Amino acid sequence: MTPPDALHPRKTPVQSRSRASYEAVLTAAARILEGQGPGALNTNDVAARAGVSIGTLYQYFPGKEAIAAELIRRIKMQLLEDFSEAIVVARTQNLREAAVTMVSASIRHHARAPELSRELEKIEETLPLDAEAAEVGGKVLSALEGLLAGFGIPEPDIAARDLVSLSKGLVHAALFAGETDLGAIEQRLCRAVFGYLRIP
Amino acid sequence: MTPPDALHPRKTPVQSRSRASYEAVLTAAARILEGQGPGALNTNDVAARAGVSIGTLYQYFPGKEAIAAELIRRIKMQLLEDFSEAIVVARTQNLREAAVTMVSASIRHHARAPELSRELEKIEETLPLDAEAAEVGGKVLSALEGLLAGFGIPEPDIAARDLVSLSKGLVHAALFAGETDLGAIEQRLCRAVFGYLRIP
DNA sequence: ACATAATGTGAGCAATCTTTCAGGTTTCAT
DNA sequence: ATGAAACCTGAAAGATTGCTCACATTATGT
Repeated sequence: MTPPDALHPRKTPVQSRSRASYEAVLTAAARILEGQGPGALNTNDVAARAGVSIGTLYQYFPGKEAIAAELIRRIKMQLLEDFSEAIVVARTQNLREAAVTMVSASIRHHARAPELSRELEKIEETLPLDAEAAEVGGKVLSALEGLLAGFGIPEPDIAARDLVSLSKGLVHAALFAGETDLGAIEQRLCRAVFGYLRIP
Repeated sequence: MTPPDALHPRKTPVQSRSRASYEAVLTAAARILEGQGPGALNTNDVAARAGVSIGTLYQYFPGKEAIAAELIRRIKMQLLEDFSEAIVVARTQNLREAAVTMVSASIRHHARAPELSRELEKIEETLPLDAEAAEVGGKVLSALEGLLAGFGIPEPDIAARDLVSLSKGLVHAALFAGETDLGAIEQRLCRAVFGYLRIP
């Protein structure tokens, strides 16, 4: 049905001129997603906003899904980096401190590009990103699971999923409502996380 | 730009035959949303699945957005009813009991049609539903806010939003992961809510 | 300087989707 | 039974979007 490479760039730019076109396409797509959601994403618009001809776009991407998929790949990588770093720190701490470390990392990550990541999550459910992206997402979850297991938390896999989804829900809503004080959000989220983990 | 009635039914069916067509259109749209997301929603498909000609569809709805909007209106009404009922009960209880009551109601509501409500939420962000739907959503939040204020919770407006969004995140993820034991989800969610509200 | 590879262009065809409309059928009220 | 109103139909015009291709321009290495 859908050849698997429909979600991958056709070729990688080698000269700096084409690298610029390539990036322009990606950032144009990101802007459209932020501003109007996945329904408004079409190749003509992306090319126009990128200041690139439609032919150039298709030289590097087989379609709009591939553009979205590439954005997803990039943001997932960033997430993995952010979280891996935090987990290294958290391993040297007690449970309460570790929870704060992870919550803080989570909030900082969400605050980077809240609109965009939200729209990309919507798309992700629609796209068959099995191979790589699901693996990256899985890595984040299982790293967190390992951390929780080390603290003797029961059902660490479920706990990891609960904590991630709960945080995502709260933080997205807070940012969407216009809050800018990340510290305040962190404090409230910590209360919920402490409760979930039975930390007094 | 977008005339406000682009989100409203053109006319209400009066005979039973047309009421059936009308409902068939709505449920066909719901099935498509559940199965393939908002991107796959188009008037031809909806009419075909509803077993109705495209002309009939346009007799009652000015476009697909109006169909989605009507579905959103209906689910919001249901939410308001479910929550209002729960809040009446919660007002007679202590804070801990009240929290359980509300969590339980929230989970039952989400479990009704998790796929559909999730997709409708995606659409809602895109549509200018200001007038009514936003008001219904607001009613739910401010009712909860009143309940929390009665228990002396500080910043009850923010707490209401936090609790709703946090619950939504956790419950949706749990259901999406295939969990079916609502009691287990409730227990875990209660821990987080208790922590947030500082209930020991 | 020249050959070759990389990159860029946009008109335009095809596929999909939206929406209307002229004309038919069914139901209702009297 | 009959006229009016409600309802249904689907062809087809028009709009949007996806995507290719033949050709033009620019960079790279020797």
